[in-house]
Amino acid sequence: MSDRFVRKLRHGAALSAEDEGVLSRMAEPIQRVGARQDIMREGEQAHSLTLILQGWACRYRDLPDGRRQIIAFFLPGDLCEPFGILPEFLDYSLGTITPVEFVLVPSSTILSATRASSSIERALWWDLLVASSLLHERAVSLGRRTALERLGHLFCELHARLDLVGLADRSGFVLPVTQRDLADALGISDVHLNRSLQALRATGLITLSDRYLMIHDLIGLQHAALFDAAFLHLRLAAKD
Amino acid sequence: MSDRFVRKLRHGAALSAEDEGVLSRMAEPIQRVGARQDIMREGEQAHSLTLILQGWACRYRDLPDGRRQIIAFFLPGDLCEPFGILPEFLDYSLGTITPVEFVLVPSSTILSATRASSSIERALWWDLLVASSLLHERAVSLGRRTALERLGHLFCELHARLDLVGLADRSGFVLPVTQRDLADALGISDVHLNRSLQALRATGLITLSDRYLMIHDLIGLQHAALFDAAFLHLRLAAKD
DNA sequence: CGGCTAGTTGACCAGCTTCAAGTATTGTGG
DNA sequence: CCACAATACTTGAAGCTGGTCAACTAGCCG
Repeated sequence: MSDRFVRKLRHGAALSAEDEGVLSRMAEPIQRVGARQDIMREGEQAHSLTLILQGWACRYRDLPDGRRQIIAFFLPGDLCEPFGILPEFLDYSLGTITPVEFVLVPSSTILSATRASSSIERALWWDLLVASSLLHERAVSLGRRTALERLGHLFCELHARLDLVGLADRSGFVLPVTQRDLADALGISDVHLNRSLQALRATGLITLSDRYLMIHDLIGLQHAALFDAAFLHLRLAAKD
Repeated sequence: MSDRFVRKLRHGAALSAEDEGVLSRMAEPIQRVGARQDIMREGEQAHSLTLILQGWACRYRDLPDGRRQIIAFFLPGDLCEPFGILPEFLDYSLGTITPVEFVLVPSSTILSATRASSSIERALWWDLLVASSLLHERAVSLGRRTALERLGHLFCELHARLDLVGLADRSGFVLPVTQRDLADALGISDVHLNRSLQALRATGLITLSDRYLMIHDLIGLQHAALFDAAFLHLRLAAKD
């Protein structure tokens, strides 16, 4: 199962073999870029949607004095913009964390797919709904959760999202981001992130080493982080 | 010009008289609800989209221990959900701040409008793009801006959005929210919000009294708040 | 008039930031 | 394959931003 995008969209609507073929054919030509590169930069015009096939990326904003906020992490199978429209000028940058394989999908390709199949249309809307719920959750975290809760919540969120595309199992997942990335996503300093991470490790709920996050007690972690997976809007029982 | 919704959408696409007629006819039957009421509550199923015609509302989340985060303010002319899909279960509540006039628009009504006119479709996608950019901005504010910057930035944002629907002028706008609402939107305590507000007043950039925010120096305020209106994605010169 | 909500102020304290230094770990060119 | 540089992580100490608690004032509505 190499196509994470199709795999994810199955959670949003029942796709026919034909639908899946259409979606898979979007995934070319594959482009590759190294770690810590920008795919698109704030202020540029976007001509296509970016679909991540492999590796991790993020949407981020830099402030003039060096502060940085990571607005969203993008995982394999993620579409980085809403599928129905492209902004004239980007108001954020899209950068890679690991080496990334991606594909630039023209709006017209996506739109004709939605017109050809209402299942594809529903699946894409579901995907957009989840992306927007993710932003709501991030606002709640940044606004009202403590550093420790934010961290636990992010781990739960990433676990749930990676699970959707078969990149996580019960015991954990590969977490290729630096502590500075986590700090910039959670709106805290890297020093404090380090200490929060140690506090979370001290609870015994997780272990993080060699870029692998081991979750010893998923339910316990979700509870400690006030995590509720409802925002994933998983209605259908999807099979692998 | 009573229809704020149409007025706003003109900024997203050139609408024909017929398009505007279709959009206006969505705005019935009008429902009314008092201040400080919930239109929809977290966990409920939504059957229609909510379109605000008059008054202020907000999307918010309550945490189990009483903390509250306001995720977005909704102004006259705002559609409170993405137009293409309704979640099976809401992951947030929709509450009013002032008395509100709104209308519940069935998805099918919106979808048939988008199919009837590609201008309407483009305008709605533009609206969705702006809503999502607003969420990005909120994440940046909550994560990386100081209390004072957040406050100034929110004032600039509200000014720009109200201006789109003719509810603001150069000198200011009616701001019917309490200090507690502002605090819950900006992720700070109400006490600290009060002090930040006083600090902002002390700069001479604004005055806030009797629910009216007077902006004495819009450019100065935007500068102090690191505000850039790019996220409104105003491509077309729209006329009133 | 009385009770509620909104706003204001003071005092104290906690969470988090900043600065600084030191230790691992990773990557790179000779 | 080593030496060195750069990046990532860790720790300590000091200080600031913003939180909490509490009291008081002002306005509003029944």
